[in-house]
Amino acid sequence: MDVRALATLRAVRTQGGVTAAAEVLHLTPSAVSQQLATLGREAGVALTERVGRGLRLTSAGNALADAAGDVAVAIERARAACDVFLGSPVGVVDVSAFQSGAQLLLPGLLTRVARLGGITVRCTDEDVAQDDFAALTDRVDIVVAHRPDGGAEWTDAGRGLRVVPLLREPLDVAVGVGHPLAGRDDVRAADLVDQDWIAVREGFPVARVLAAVAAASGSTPRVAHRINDFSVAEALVAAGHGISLLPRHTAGRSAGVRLVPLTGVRAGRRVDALLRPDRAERLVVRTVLDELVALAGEIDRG
Amino acid sequence: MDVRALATLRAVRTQGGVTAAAEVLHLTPSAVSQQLATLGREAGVALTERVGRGLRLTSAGNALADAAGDVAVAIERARAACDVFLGSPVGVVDVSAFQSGAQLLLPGLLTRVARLGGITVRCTDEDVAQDDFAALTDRVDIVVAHRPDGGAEWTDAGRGLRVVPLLREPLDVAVGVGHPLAGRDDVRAADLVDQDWIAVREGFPVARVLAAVAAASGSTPRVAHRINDFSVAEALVAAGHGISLLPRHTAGRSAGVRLVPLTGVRAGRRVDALLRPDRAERLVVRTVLDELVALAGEIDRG
DNA sequence: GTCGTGGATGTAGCGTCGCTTCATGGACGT
DNA sequence: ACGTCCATGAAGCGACGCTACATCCACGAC
Repeated sequence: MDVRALATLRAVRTQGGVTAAAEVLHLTPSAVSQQLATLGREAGVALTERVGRGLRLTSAGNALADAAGDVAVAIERARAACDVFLGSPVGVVDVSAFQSGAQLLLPGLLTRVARLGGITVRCTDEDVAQDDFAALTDRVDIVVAHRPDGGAEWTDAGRGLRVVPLLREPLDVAVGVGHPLAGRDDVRAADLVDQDWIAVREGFPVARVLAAVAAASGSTPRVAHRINDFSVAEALVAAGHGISLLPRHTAGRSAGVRLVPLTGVRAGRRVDALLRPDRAERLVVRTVLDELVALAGEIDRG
Repeated sequence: MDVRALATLRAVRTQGGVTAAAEVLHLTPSAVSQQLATLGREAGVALTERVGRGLRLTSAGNALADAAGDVAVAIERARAACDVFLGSPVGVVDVSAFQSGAQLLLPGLLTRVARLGGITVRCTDEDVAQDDFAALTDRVDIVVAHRPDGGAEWTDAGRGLRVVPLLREPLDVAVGVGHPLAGRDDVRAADLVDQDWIAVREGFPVARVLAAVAAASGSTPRVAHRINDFSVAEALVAAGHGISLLPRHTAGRSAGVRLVPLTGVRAGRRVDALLRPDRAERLVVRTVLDELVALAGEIDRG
């Protein structure tokens, strides 16, 4: 029962295939395949079964992968047990965030962590669909993700995902300064029919919020553009090419845009930190996470 | 954080040294030493410190060894997770027992387990002092041990020892058929002053029971011989060389001996099964243990 | 139908890592 | 002071797991 092989099995499940697993493990598909073979030989039962040109875990494979999660946690706990004797935690933590979250949180996080000394934070910005956030936890330690407030939870492919709430951000209606609604203190769903919308791509986190807002006024939104990057969307709004739903703390920095609060409908997004349970045991990771939570709390309050 | 190195660290703690650990792990002391060195390098802190010509774990080493126990458990759980898909458990289980316990339990255990099919039980008889029973759990899967009833618990050197009670056996006074007490239905402590005793060696499980019995009559026992093997002791009793305290179910088989119950003092021994927690996760081990418990229950009742 | 692609799996070969063997150096007891 | 016990270092060897390459199968395109 090699621990590395157990980790490989988990990766095959979460990534959905040998090649993808090999990717996150920095191995060749052949190595992954060989590890699965030897593991299955040891176990005495088939752990995987072919389906089409890919494969999936058998029930035995799933059971073993579940147990493998606990093994990984136990090992990281062991490492952490040493680290407490090592003074303040030291090391490198990989953080991934979607663009607007990165813009909102990463600068502050880096300065906060820099004050502690000895911890290196490596940032990546990732733009993925709602269902793909969890898979990122195989690549980095902390994933900053967002989802519609009140919407679906995170899809966790048997990973025991740790979800740490960071903040809730209202979604305001962004209009150009020349727009008829620009002077309003607030707007209702009914005020928003017959507008050109700048929305995000289908399947991406706040896509469904717009549909919900429109549904409140009994209409379907007219989508002129699909732009995932909020700052690009904001530029389009400023230029008068449509209106958009933008997060309050992140958007509204450019002069040509007004953010008008939306009343009568609950529109917002939740920003969460996602971690794989074994990674969550690492002391450096916990430290960085604590800073992230504290920072988000400050933003959330004021 | 190699799992084998973690297991080695645990063995060094429980066995109290590099050489002894190497023994139970079937390695050379050099290999153990090298594993500790690399583990300490990874951990970044010293895990061991020299004391005299041996060594002991530092506090960091102890913390890591504790965590290593959980790692071992998690891994065995993973193995067990596969075994449930494998039909009835198969494999080999090593059992160790002290002589009289072995005589009482092992024959029945072997026939019971043989009925299940596919499980090989390897038996060993071990005669060790009270404090050394726990250390045997590094060598075999199940240790059948005994201790004075009401006496000290098992000394567990940070091993998280699993203790499974098997049975309680009263200690009777064994006398030769020609002895004045042979006709009695029971005896009291006061009847036993000024007798030649056949006791067990100092530090061995039921040694203190005799002292307790004597104390009840306000005297100190006169020990003529120190014999650890109860059947040898019984032969001496039969030949009239003294009297002894012998377990009721185990002794009294030879014609020249009478077992007379002792009243007014609570004299007995408890027989327990001792397991290392990781070993206790193995499905075969659990199966054999269940049979052992059932068998002991039968003996205890009738 | 054929062809091309994507993905999993075998085989050969090589590097690396951990073991054993042997030698060294302290610490304790006689 | 010597011998013994125990942990540790250096050299060498074997084994294991990886990469690279080839093969095979399933699916989709034309």
